[in-house]
Amino acid sequence: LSEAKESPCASETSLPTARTFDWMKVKRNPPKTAKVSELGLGAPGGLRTNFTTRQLTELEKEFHFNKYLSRARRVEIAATLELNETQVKIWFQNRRMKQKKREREGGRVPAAPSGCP
Amino acid sequence: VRSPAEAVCLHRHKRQDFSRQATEVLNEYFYSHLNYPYPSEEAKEELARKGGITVSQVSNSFGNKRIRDKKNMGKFQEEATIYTGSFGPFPMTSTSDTLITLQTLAS
DNA sequence: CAACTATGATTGATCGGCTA
DNA sequence: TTAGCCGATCAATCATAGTT
Repeated sequence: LSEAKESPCASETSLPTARTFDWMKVKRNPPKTAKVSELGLGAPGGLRTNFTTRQLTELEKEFHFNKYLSRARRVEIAATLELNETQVKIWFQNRRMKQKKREREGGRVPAAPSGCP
Repeated sequence: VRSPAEAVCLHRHKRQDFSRQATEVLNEYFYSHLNYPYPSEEAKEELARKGGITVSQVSNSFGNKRIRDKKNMGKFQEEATIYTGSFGPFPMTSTSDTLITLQTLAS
């Protein structure tokens, strides 16, 4: 679905200097954040959305209530926070991964989560 | 959003450079697998142990390095082949751990 | 001391594989 | 066949430590 087709050499050129491997050619498709009919408006396709503090706070709150969202709940939250259902879905997806990661190797003694005045 | 006091609240992290040994281990693996710098989970765990860092840090390091190296399209990066100790084209079968015994060369 | 650079971490979003 | 999830990764950015 992407990948700059095999142009010249497959993996390595040959010289030990300035070789180009396949992993260096990897290119990601730009984010299609623009939902249906963003007809010339705010939603500039190809940009990493910056969530507001309000949105993050609400999403976080919901996450502590439910790790997984039902279709209905997702629609509800997306509407409330003015986000696509996909963005909400992906946020939860990433949030669950983040949680898992912390549970796994987060058992360290980071520091005293001192309050922030 | 440049406010150290407040920023620490949201994006807290007192970035600390890795130990010389951690950097040594990470660079050695990266440059000796330049043709495919994607360590397996097991390899990451070993790198983490040898470097005295977490697996996540190993992942972050490789992720950042791959992207940043790509950006500089092997400017002088590959020149760091000095970490591999070997030269010329190498196979590097990711399976056979070529993890050298970290020699703390206290220069 | 300011300006610039190197680097660790964070995160919205993508890719490919798997499963209900 | 398809949508959601997982796991890994990308890519852009933040904030800081180290240089110049």
